[in-house]
Order: sequence, then C-alpha cells, then structure tokens
Amino acid sequence: MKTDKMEKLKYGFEEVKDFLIALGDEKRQIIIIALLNDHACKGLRVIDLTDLTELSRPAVSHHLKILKQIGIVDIRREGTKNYYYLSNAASEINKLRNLLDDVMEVMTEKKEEL
Amino acid sequence: MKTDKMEKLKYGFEEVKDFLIALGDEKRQIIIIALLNDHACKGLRVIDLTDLTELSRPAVSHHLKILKQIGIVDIRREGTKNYYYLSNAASEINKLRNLLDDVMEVMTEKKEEL
DNA sequence: TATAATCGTTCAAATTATTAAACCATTAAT
DNA sequence: ATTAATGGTTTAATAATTTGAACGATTATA
Repeated sequence: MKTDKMEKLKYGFEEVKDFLIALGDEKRQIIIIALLNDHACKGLRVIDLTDLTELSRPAVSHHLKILKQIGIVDIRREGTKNYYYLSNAASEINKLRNLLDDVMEVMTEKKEEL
Repeated sequence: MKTDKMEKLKYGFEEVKDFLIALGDEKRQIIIIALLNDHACKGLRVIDLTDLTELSRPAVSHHLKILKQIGIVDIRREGTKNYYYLSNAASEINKLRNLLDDVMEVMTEKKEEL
C-alpha cells in the first residue's frame, strides 16, 4: 500500500541516525548549548569547553570531532588556537524536522483509517 | 542577556535526551517503523519483530522495554500474547520539534546580531 | 492436571563508547 | 634555534550498551 512512504521513512531514519546519537549525549548537549550561546561568534576553544563539561581536553576534543563528523561544527584555526563554531546545523535540524513531520503524518493517517 | 532562553534550551535538551538515544539506535528504528506500518493497529508481537530486526527474542523485548520507558510504546495483553503498539509518540515528537524550533530561533537571532 | 506456547527476567559475555594519560605536531615568542 | 603554548592522536582503561542462553512465570490447550 504505502510502501513508498514507508521506504522514505526508513531512509529518513537512517539519514538522521548519527545526528540523533550525537544529540543524545549529555556532554555534547552542553557543548552545543555553549556554541549556541557564543553570541560573539568567535568560536569556542577546547579549553573553554573543558570547564563547562567537566571533561578532560582529549575528551572534549573527541566530542567535537563527532560533532564535526556529522557536519554541525567547524573549526577556524588562528595560530595554534582552534576555534570551534556551529556550522550547517540548520541543515541537519531540517532533515530531522522533516522526518518528524513524516512520522506525524503517518500516525495521523492511521487514526483516520479507523 | 538571554539567559532565560538558554536555560529553556538546556532544559529542553535534557527533556528529550532519552528520546534521542532511543531513536538513534538502528534496531529500535526498525521496530518503530514496523509499528508505524501496522495499519491494522492490532499491535505487533515480539516474534514478529525478531524477524524484522534479526535479533533474538530477549533483545527485541529489551528494546521494546526501552521504547516503553520513554513512553512511546504500550502493551496490550491477550492471553499469553503481548501486542506492542505506538502510544503517545506524538507528545514526545512535539517536545523534540519545539526544541528544534527554539534552536533554530537562537541561530537566526545570532545571524541578525552580526 | 499435564503439556505446550508465549514472553519477561536474570545473568554473563561481547561489543561499543567514553575517558584520561602519555605522546606528537604545529605555531608563537624569546 | 630554544622554549612555551596549544591542541590533536594514540593507547589503554573504564563504563555502558547490547546481546543471547538459561530460567521462570503465566496462560491456553489437550
């Protein structure tokens, strides 16, 4: 019946999988909020984030790498200093929003079928 | 400055944490899609899901328990048979959508500040 | 009542994720 | 050129998650 719609859902879930995993971690949530709160938009350094997350430098570095891999964070290098900032997050957010919309649609249709 | 808005974000992230973790797992995604696809709305049994997920019965049972704990799945018992179905998922989805909206809003405001 | 069917629970093993210590590379400053 | 500062990488340990085997509880059926 609605196999095409379900296939779309399946693909949609796959597509946002890493984004969901990245967003589900408490420490990464703290990092994301800190980056959102960086109104000066200079970017934050690893050291800035060790305090906020109460994590070691390598651990912060690791989480930033994950956020970079899913494409919502980017780096700007200034000498030996690395400034991390949110980049392209809107695109990932929209993918997830579209998926949630599709899921809601399927659920609404199911209700109407009864 | 916008500390109240950031506090709201922080709370929002916390609130959807378990939902995000639950949704990030591939096997649980398969289960959710299967439940969405259950147009008859009779609910699906553990056995039905072992085939789809290629998981053992206890593993499926475990994932269903997680989905039940975050409040998007419920059980109906019929004799010895347990039928699982989506329940209250819209509520969790809306929480997540609201958070995504808030994040987008903060990002848009940041752009305007420049 | 005895047997079969269904599914949850417990437990231990395997896998994966997270973390920090130690190390390396690069850049800046002296 | 040395030295200091910054931060990424590797490695090893720890923690968490995922998994299936074995078992237990409940319900249906003979």
